[in-house]
Amino acid sequence: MNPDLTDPVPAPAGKSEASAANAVSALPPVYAPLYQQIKALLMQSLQSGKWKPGELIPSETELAARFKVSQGTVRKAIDELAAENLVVRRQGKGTFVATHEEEKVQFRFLRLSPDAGNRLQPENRILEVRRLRAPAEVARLLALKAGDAVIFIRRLQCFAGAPTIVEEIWLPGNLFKGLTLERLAEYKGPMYALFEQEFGTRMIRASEKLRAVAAEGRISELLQVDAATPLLHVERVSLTYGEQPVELRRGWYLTRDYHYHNELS
Amino acid sequence: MNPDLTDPVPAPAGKSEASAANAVSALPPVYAPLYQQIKALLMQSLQSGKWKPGELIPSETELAARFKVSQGTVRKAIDELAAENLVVRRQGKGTFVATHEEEKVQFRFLRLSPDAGNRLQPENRILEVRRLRAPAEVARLLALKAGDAVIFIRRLQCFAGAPTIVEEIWLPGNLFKGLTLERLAEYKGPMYALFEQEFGTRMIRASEKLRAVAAEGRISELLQVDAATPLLHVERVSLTYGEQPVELRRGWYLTRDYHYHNELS
DNA sequence: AAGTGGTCTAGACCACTTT
DNA sequence: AAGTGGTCTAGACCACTTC
Repeated sequence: MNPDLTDPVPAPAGKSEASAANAVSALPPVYAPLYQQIKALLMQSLQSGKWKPGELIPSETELAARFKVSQGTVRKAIDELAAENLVVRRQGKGTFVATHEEEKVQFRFLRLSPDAGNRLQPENRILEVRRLRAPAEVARLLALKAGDAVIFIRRLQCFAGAPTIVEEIWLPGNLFKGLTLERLAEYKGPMYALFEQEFGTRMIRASEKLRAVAAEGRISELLQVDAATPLLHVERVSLTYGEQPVELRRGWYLTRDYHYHNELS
Repeated sequence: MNPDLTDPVPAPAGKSEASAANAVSALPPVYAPLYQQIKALLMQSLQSGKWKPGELIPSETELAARFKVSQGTVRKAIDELAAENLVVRRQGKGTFVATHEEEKVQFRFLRLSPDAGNRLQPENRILEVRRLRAPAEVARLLALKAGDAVIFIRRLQCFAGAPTIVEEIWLPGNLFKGLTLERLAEYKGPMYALFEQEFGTRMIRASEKLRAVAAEGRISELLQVDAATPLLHVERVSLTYGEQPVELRRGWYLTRDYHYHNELS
C-alpha cells in the first residue's frame, strides 16, 4: 500500500531481516525493491519448511493484505519464484510449493534419452549404502570438513533391462540420519522425492560437469562392458535453498543407445 | 486501451495474422491474450530483420501508442522476449535486439570450461570449407531435402595452444551464399556473430545430444591423441526464429583438462 | 530537462475450479 | 456464488542515461 522505501518493508514481522536477506542481490544494496523483499520473505517460508512441497500457499490477495502491499507487487514476487521453479501456479486453484513428485520435474534432472523410441522409467538397483567419513574432495564439494559423516550410496540403473548408469551418491550425514538401503530400495519414485518427503531436504538446483572417460574396474563390470569403453561421466552438485550443497553425485553413463539431452537458450 | 478480445488485436495492421501466429501456443486457441499477440507482432519485426541485432527498438510508450494498448501490456510482451534472450533491456537507454557480440551470450553456447584456471578465448583454425550435397541424415536434421546444397566446415579449436575441439559444421547453402574459408578465417569473434551480421541469420536456440565416443581416424590425428581415447561428442542443431534449423554442428571434445558445464534448474 | 526502463498502486474484468 | 490466478488499464513516481 505504501511504497515508502525509507521503511524497508511494511510487513508484520522480520522487516529488517527481509532487507538483510535481500543483500544477496549483488547490487549497491541500500534498499531492494518491495517485490524482492517480499520474495525473500516468501522464500524464508519455503526454506523453513513452513510451507511444504506440494502444499498450497496463501493466495495473492491474502499475502497482499498480510504484507500491506498491492496484489500486483505480491504477484511479481511469486512470478519470480515460479520462474525459478520454486512454486507452481494453477489457475483457479492457487499456488503450490513445487515438488519432485511431478513428472515434468523428474525429467529436468534425468537427462538421458533413448536415441530411438520413447522415454522409459528406469529400474533402480541399490547396491550399497554406507556411512563413511568424507574424503577431502567430497567434503570440499559438499561444503563440509574432511572427516565429517557422510552417507555413500551406489546404485545401478537399467533401461529396458540393460545396465546403463552407475551412480555414486554422497550425502551430508547430518541431513539424512536414518537413511537405509531398505528404505531406498522399497521407495518407488525419484530419489529426490524421497529426500524432500522423508528428510525435509528439497533439491532446487544443480550444477554438472560432464566429460568422457574410459570404463574401468567395477564400473565396467556393473555396466557389462569392456574396459576402456567410452562412458559419459557426470559430476553433479545439488543445492537447496541458500545455495547450500546437499548432494554430490557421480554418474557413469553408457551412451551406446542413449544420449544426454540439453537445450541451450 | 481496449481489452475487448472479440476484436483480436486493436493494432494498426496485421491483426488477424497476429492471432494466427499465436496459434503456436498450443492451447484451445480462439483468442490469445493481448500481450501475446503483441509479442508475436514484435517477434515478426525481429524475424523480418526490420530490427537488426544490436539495434534499439521503439520505446515502450511508443509501442503502446502504436498498438493502442497500455504500457503495462507492451511491457509484459517485452518481458517475455527478454526472458527468451531475444532482446536486452537497459534502464535509461532502451531495449535492444540481442546479439552474439556480447560476451555473456558467447558463453551460453561455448560450454567447455577448464578444470582449473580461468576461461580462455579459443584459437580457431578453419581446416576446410566446401560446398556439398546434403547427405540424408544432415538433410533430415536441417529440414532440407537430401541432395540440397549445403556448406561444410571443419575446424579445430585450441585452448592454451592445445588442440581440444574438432567441429564439423553443416549450413543450408541457400542461407549462406558467399561464405568462404578466407572470410571465416579472418573473422575475429564468435562464428554466430558473423552469421548474424553478414548473412542475416540469427541463431536463437539450440538443442544438443551428448555422448561418449572413442577417438578414431582423422579426429584422433587432429586432436593428437591415441585412437580409442574417450571423447565427448556433441551434436547440436541450432534454430532461428520460427523453430527453423539453420546449423548442424558435430563436435568432438577432448575432456582431459576441460569439462562441459551445465546448470540444471 | 527529457526520455527510457523499473516499481507500485487500485481497481476492473476474465478464465478456471470448487462448493 | 465465491475464490483463485490471469489480463488489462491509467496514472504515479523512481533510477538511470543522455542532452
